[in-house]
This record gives sequence, structure tokens and C-alpha cells, in this order.
Amino acid sequence: MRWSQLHIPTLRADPAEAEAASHRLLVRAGFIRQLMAGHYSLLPLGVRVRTKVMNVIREEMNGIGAQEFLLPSMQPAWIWEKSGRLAVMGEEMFRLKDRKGADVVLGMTHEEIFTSLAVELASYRELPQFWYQFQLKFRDEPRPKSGLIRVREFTMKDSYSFDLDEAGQDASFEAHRGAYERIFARLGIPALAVEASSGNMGGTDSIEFMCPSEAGEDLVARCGNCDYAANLEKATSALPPVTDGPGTPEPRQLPTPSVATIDDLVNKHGIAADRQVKTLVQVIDGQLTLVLLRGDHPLADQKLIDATGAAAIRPAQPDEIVAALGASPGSLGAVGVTDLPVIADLALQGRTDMTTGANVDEVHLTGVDIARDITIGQWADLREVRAGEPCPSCGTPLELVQAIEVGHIFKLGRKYTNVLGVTVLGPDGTAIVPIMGCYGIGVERAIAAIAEVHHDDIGLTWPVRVAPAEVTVVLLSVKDGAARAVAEDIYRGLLAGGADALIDDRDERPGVKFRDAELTGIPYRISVGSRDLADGVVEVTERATGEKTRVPVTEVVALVREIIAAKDA
RNA sequence: CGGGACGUGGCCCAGCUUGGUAGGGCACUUGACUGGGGGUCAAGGGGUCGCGGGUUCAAAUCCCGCCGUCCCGACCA
Repeated sequence: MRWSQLHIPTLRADPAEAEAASHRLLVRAGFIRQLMAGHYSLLPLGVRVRTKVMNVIREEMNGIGAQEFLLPSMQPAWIWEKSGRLAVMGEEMFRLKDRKGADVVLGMTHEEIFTSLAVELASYRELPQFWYQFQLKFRDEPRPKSGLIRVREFTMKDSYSFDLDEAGQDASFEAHRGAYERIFARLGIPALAVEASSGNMGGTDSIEFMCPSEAGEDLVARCGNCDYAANLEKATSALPPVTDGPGTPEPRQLPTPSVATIDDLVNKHGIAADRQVKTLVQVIDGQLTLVLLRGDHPLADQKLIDATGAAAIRPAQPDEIVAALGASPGSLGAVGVTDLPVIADLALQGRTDMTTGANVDEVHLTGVDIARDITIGQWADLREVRAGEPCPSCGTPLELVQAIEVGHIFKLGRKYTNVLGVTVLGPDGTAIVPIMGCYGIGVERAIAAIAEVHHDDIGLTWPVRVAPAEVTVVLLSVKDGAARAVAEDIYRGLLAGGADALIDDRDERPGVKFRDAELTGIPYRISVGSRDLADGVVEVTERATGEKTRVPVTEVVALVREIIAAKDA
């Protein structure tokens, strides 16, 4: 490809609207352009990177025996109705009507559609099956952001496994975990495999692949000593044991004028936060519920959703709270409450001599024995861990890192095969409902993650395997016919050897060409100019390190092909 | 959906406070010079100042409404 004829609109200045490094550089280097919030056009260089990323994923998926499909993005609403997810997806799903008035949606994911094809599976002999595709997903994000990281329209590689039983499912899951580890390693994404919540997709054994980056939207709790790592919405920690006093035979009222917070109680009455019970009122699928945590522990919303199976939760409004409990936030408690569900965090188990609100404004109760005084309907892990708390596996202080979710694998169970009526006959002739797994990678988000990890202050530094081109031949002395002939020879030699090469044949000054080569992040540059040619050499520059080598013209093609082959292995 | 900011040629921005012929830089076109780190000079082309309404002799500028975009939060595979 000739730079003179490629559309690579590089910008001299950073785009004003871009914050994240990947966003800024992908726009500036001419890989992407925004059409509207959350929708990006990929330009020729962007398409080349996307193709290479997809090919790595495809090779590894095929490597575990997966078969590639291509399913429609536009889908009938009824199939989502049937799985029960039409309501669950809410406003995040794009919906439209066709000319006949039929309800149609744009797919956010393809469990239903793949499962609808699985009804043609007939025998246990066919299982397991691994089915995948690269297809656009549409999600009406409330807030698209950070370039390709959070968008409303994107390519996902999604795969689904169908197995006869749990043991088979486990093997399929492990096959995918292995494939994902190889994929991210080959893409140059230092992904951490972390325990996660499966969110509204439903499922268990959820593992996210997270690329540490300051542009990331998730927080991962990670142990620096062992391999424990979990999304903050799932992470736990080992808390030091707390010894409580015996307390009083029954709770006692404590007048607490102008105390509205945990801190007030600490400061004005000397009651440590970890000896208090924090009472939150949440509306869980419409049901007012008391949520109890230790005074110094924050609630992890997703844990509450997971523990209750809720579709939606929200904090209760002050007027709802007063109507239900007779007191305002600041003096709330669960002692004696039997008409509302009470769910409590595990860290409160066995605690005695605690302090909590009395459900009378400006009055608290001391000497509360949780088991004796509070009717708790459900115990669950609800608290959000904080940096520095001990790792649950080895006790080392946990660190919190920001990360981009680039992949997610989880087990789906038989939800979809049940509702869509998928069965195969077993060896004994009885019908068996296959069990499913689901495995996703966001392709453009992976590109953004690579860019976040592989750049410096002058541009992108793509790994060879996914770079828009492996090497660019930069003709510096445009007017020098001999130099031009050498550059063209080298370019043709590289192409003939199978290298993905570019030649910058534009009538531009050397500085412009150098800047563009660096900005776009082509891993190797061969500079051809009259000056070095006088000595019979050209200059080879490695983009990532800036390392320059003078190489005889006669050897450069073989040398660069060799380097690329080694990096591309 | 709450909070904040912004919207002026392809890109980055000034002008708005105090209303009076729409500007600069980059990019682009042509010519000359130049040629190993975004070069110089000269001459050009390109604008519904986000949209609609209002005030005014007169609106990029003031007022009202709407739309869009970005950031923080809520939310989120």
C-alpha cells in the first residue's frame, strides 16, 4: 500500500473531545472518526487492526474446535419475550417496529438466537458444540464514553457451548478460559482473569478478563502475592476478628440529638464505626428492604442485586423511609422490624453489643445482639472491599486497580435451552436438556485496550501482530531517483516475502513522514535517503524502543522479514 | 436521569463581558524555493457562527426554548 493513496487523515493537534489515550490517539492517527455519541466509523487503518485482532481470536476459537456462524443483528421481539429478557433489558435495548407493525429489536447479545438454532441438535453424540460469531451488538448505553471503550454499537465475538452435563460444561469452560488467555497474550493485552458477577446475563462461575488501565471503568481487587483477583462487585477480603463485649440483657435507648451519620456517633458518643450497624433502605424490585452492614462498610450494589436476584434496586426516598419506619435516615435500625425483609452482611454474624438506630428520630439503641434482637431474613456478602484489606486467600493486603473489561466468560445453565425447548436424546433414549456456557470479547474495546497499553507520548506503538502494517518504507529524498528506486525495491522485496508493508511515497518533508509513522505506530520503519545511500545503507528503526540500526541495502529485506517473523510467532 | 462545561470553515481556537462588515493558526489549491524531524515566501478557495423563536435600526454577541457533544455521578456485558 502506498501512503500517497491511502486515506490516513492524521491530525496535528489532539482532538478536543478526547480524554482517554486510546481515544485521543486513535482519532489523531486516523484510525477512527465519531459519527455520533457511541458510534464510530473505522477508517482503513482501523479496519486493518480490527481484522488482525479478529483473526487472532478466530484462530484460537477454531483451535478449540469452535465453529463460526453469523446470526442476524435484527431480531424479533418475541424471542426475547420468550426468554423473559425483553423486560429485563429495559431501555438498554434498541426497539423498533417494521412496516407491518411487528416488534423488532437490535440484538444486545445472541443467547436466544444461537439457542434457537440448537433445537436442531438431536443426539448426545453431537455434543459438545462450540458455536461463535463476530457480530454487531447494539446497546443503548446511558453514557457512551472514552472512544471505543464504551459505545452503543460494537463488534463482539460471542461464543456459546452446549454440553450434556455439568462435567462437560466445566471442560468447555476451561477450554475457553485457555483460549482467552492465549488470545489476550497474543494481542498484547495483559489481561487479568478475575472473579466477577455475571450481571443481568444470568449465570455462575463468571470470569472477566480485565486489562489494567487508567481508562478502565471497573475496579479490580488484586493480590500482589497470590493469584487472587476479583471485580470489586464480587471481591471479598479476610477481616480481622472482632471481639464484642457481652452487652446488656436487652437493647438500651441512647438519646442522640443532632446525630445523623456514623461519623457523628463516633465523634459525639465515642462509639467506633465497626461497632455500629448501618441500616440502608433499598427498594428491591419495588419491595422496601432493610440492608444491614457494619458501620464502616460500604454497600456493593451489585452484590445486593446478585444476592436477591433483583432486576433493579434503588435507594428509598426519605418520605418512603419515614412512612415505613417512622424515622428519618440517621436514626434507622432493624431491631423489632418484622414487616419488612431484612438482609444483612456476613460481617455482622455473631456480633453483640452493637449500636444502631432506634427508628425514633435522634435516638439510637446500644447493646444490640444481632442474633437476639434482629430478625434477619437473609445473610449475604454485601460489603465492598477496600484497598489494603487482607486477601481472602493469603492475607496479603489487596490493591485496587482500574481496568477495562475486554472479555467475559460464564456458565449459563439450562435457562435458554429450557425456554426454547432444546433437547437431545441420551444413550438410553431419554431427552436431555443441554447446558450452556457463554463467552464474549469486545473487539473494538480490545483495540482500545491495546492502544491504552501500547502507546507513548508521540503516538501508538502497536504489537507487530495487530499493527495496521508491519513495516513502512519511508522515502526521504523524494527528488533522488536512485533513492526512490531503492525504496521501491525494498518495498517490493518485503511484499514478495509476505510482509505487510507500506511505502511512504508522498512528496512530504522527512519530518512529516517520521511523525506520521510514529503517530500511527507502525512497528518498523526503513528510512531510505540519499545521505545513508552514499554508504550503501538504510536505517531501520524500531518504533517501540526507538532503536536505530544502519543496515546495508542488500540485507535489509531479509533482516526485517526475519525480525517480523520472530515477533509474529 | 442529576451536576458541570462546551457548540464559530476539515482540525485546534479567539471574538461574546460592553450588539455595528466573521478572525487567527494548522490543513487544502497554485507557483517558486527547500529537502534526514511537522520548512519559507507569494497568491487563492472554503463559513446557514448547532437549530428555532424573541428583543433591536442592527445579534456569533442579549433573552427564551430545543438539539448535540464532552467530563463527573447514577447506570452498565
